[in-house]
Amino acid sequence: MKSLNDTQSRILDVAEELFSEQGFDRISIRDITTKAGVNLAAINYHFGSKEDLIAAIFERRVVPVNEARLAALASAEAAAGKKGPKLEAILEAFIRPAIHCCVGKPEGGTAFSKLFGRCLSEPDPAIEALLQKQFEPLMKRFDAALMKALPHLSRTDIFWCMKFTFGALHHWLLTRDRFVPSWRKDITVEAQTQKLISFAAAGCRAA
Amino acid sequence: MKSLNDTQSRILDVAEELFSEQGFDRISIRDITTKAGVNLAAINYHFGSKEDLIAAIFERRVVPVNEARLAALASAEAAAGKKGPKLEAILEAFIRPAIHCCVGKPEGGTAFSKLFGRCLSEPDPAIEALLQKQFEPLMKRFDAALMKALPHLSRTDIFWCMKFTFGALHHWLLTRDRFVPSWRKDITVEAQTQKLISFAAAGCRAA
DNA sequence: GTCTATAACTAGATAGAC
DNA sequence: GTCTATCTAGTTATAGAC
Repeated sequence: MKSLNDTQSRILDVAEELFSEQGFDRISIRDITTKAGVNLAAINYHFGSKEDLIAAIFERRVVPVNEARLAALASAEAAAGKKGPKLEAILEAFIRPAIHCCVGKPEGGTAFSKLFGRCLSEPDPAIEALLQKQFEPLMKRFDAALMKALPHLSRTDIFWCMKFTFGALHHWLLTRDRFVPSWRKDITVEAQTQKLISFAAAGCRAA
Repeated sequence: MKSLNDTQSRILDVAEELFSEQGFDRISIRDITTKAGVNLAAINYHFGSKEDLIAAIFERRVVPVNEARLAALASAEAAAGKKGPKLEAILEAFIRPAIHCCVGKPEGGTAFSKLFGRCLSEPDPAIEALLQKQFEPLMKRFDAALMKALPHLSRTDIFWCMKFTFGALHHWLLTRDRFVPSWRKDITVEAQTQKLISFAAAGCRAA
């Protein structure tokens, strides 16, 4: 995705919303082009196919989130000096940008958490490749930071801790608005973020 | 699902496998009936529709897992006496049956972890209702046990801890065979199970 | 670049014979 | 209960006019 014209970003916005609400298979390119007010042929013209459109939606959100994660980690490292940032700061650099993307929403993004969850369980090889490309270098970078903060842990331990943390984060994003009894909504997103960070930090330390 | 005849369970087995590998939308009822060696009309005859088939697959796995969870919790409570089981035992009762279903596999079940992940991110109302029905009473039961083991925590805290734990468990099951560099495969399922239990226990205690 | 029209196809579902 | 044949509706994708 280079620069997007108006038609392209309108398609992406509408498709993200509809896919999030109803799933990939229940939404046709007709649904998307109709709601976006563009021509039926526009998706194939601009993106190639429905699957390529899904990949484009995914990439549009994930790339900036992962850039923000790396930037947050870098600035935490700059602030902490030679001995490296502490565990909570590293986890926060990982967790907060994703939450900000999915919840903070100045313009959309809420829908994306469901869509991301679906991409994780989607066996489409193109999505799989995209995930690999976007997350492998990121994970390497965070693993390295964590090894410094938790020198008593092995690489394997750190790997699994990150997997568990990632899972907790994304399941929360995925089900934030579902399976939550009303009496438990009495807690802000920020408080939930803090809870997740301390949950993950304690879990990592226990390994 | 009452009792299943041979055709019905053959359909369920094949459908579970194919849906797990390729997703709901890429697999047609033709694919399933062909591979199962049954007639094209059999799915509609026995299950009603493709969506009902998905629900039946889901139910066939989830019901026994959740029964096993309740049984494990009950026996942990019986063993622990009046003061109730400790945190790790409760979490183990929750975690181990799911892992056993998805990994232990005497006859299938491996495929199910991907399928379950997809059901969680699937916005189909029938699946949503099924999840609600299967998990709401289960969660109530585990919440009660956890409140006894962690009396300093509020109901809200316990709720979020369980959400994080659930997420870590299911993300692990979902990506167990993906995004794992070969050098990190040097750890048994049992060891990973233990790691997850201690990760979650430490996280809960930190809340 | 954008649209209309349609090609080429596949899907889930079912009626009715066996 | 099981099968064949077929219906209807929906899909993605594209050729060609504007």
